[in-house]
Amino acid sequence: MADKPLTRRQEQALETRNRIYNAAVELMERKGFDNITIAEISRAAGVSVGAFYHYFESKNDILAEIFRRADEYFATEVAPNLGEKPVPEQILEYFDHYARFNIASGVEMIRQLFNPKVKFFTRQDRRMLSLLQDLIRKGQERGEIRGDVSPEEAVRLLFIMARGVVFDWGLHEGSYDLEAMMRACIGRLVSTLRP
Amino acid sequence: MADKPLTRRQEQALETRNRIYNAAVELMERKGFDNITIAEISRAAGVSVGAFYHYFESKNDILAEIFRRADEYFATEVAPNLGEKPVPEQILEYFDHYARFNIASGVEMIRQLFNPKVKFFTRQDRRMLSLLQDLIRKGQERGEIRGDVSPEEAVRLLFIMARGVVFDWGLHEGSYDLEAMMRACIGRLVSTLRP
DNA sequence: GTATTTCGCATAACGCGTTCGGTGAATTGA
DNA sequence: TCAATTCACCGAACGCGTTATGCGAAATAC
Repeated sequence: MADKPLTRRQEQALETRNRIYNAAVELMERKGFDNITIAEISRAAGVSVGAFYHYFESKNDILAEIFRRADEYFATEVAPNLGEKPVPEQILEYFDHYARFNIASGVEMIRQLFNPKVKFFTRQDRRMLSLLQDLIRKGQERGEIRGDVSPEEAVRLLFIMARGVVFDWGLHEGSYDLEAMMRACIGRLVSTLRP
Repeated sequence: MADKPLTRRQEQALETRNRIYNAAVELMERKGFDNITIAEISRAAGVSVGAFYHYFESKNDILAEIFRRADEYFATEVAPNLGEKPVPEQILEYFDHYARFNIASGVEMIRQLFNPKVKFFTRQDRRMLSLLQDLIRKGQERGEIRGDVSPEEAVRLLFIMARGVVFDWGLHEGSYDLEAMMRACIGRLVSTLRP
């Protein structure tokens, strides 16, 4: 990924794109995703509707962008700081972060995400998945995780559960402690992965 | 619920409602929920768009209606036939039905459902939930299920997992065996509920 | 039997996400 | 340096879900 020098035009374009993104996020946090329009976002960013669609595929694509940026954070910040506790503990901690990230995003946003048309969940998780997968493999080598389930399967299982929890939390409009519920559910599942 | 005698007008109305519903379901199965319009449904049923909205709150309400009818079936057909196996087995069987019901509905439909704006999941499950709850209570009395988790909690946990599985299945466009996955996931969870 | 109310249904219009054809300025190539 | 091309951006139009308004016939009240 060589950073080619940007032409003036490209710089300008990038700035416009960011203006749109920022306007969208700000409006969204204030009024909720459903209650803002493309026209409104565009107006706030000082561009036309056409410009919005020049930079984003759809309204949902704003959500996707948020996720893309958040995934970056997850990979660079969370991953390196898991420490050297026993792997089952690390898995729990991993999902603590997952829960916190969802809380930070806000229920409003999470509710939008749980629409399978928005296929972040298969894409978005890529790096998170491989991170967790490595963790499990390590646990197996150390004898802290049973060897009779493949790391792929285990990851699959854990994420199915995690998304189930988040979805439920969204259903209940964020009215309970997501972290606690996540810990209880994942904890129970992890216990079946112990030797 | 006394069945009052219907006036001619009410009979006619009920028939119109059913015509709309049937037209919607048929079109849906042929072309998919997203690819049909209210106008199309109305035309097929031989009524106006206004008539559609007279009988259904929204396009999504058609999905809700399907669920309402299916729930009826679940309560009357599935529940009485669980037999007298050990409760952990019965729980597994219960979710076999759950999986099959989702398969029968079709991925297309399931994908629509996983939008928290459509809050069937908290309503729809009511009777299914209490059924399962009773099952678990019975299991506890018999000593087949641990007593250190309340029936409510257990049900909650099981459904979070089950919906997680179904959502995942929808994400992957129904490309794997839902029943098998359901069994694997629920089975693992149930194992933590055994004494 | 007549007046009043209900309600089944139609039609037009609106809002919003999305699409599409166009324009002019920046960039590229000769 | 000047023609050719790209592309950032515009704004009108379209499709579809949904709503607002109205009408006429059936039901009800007197």
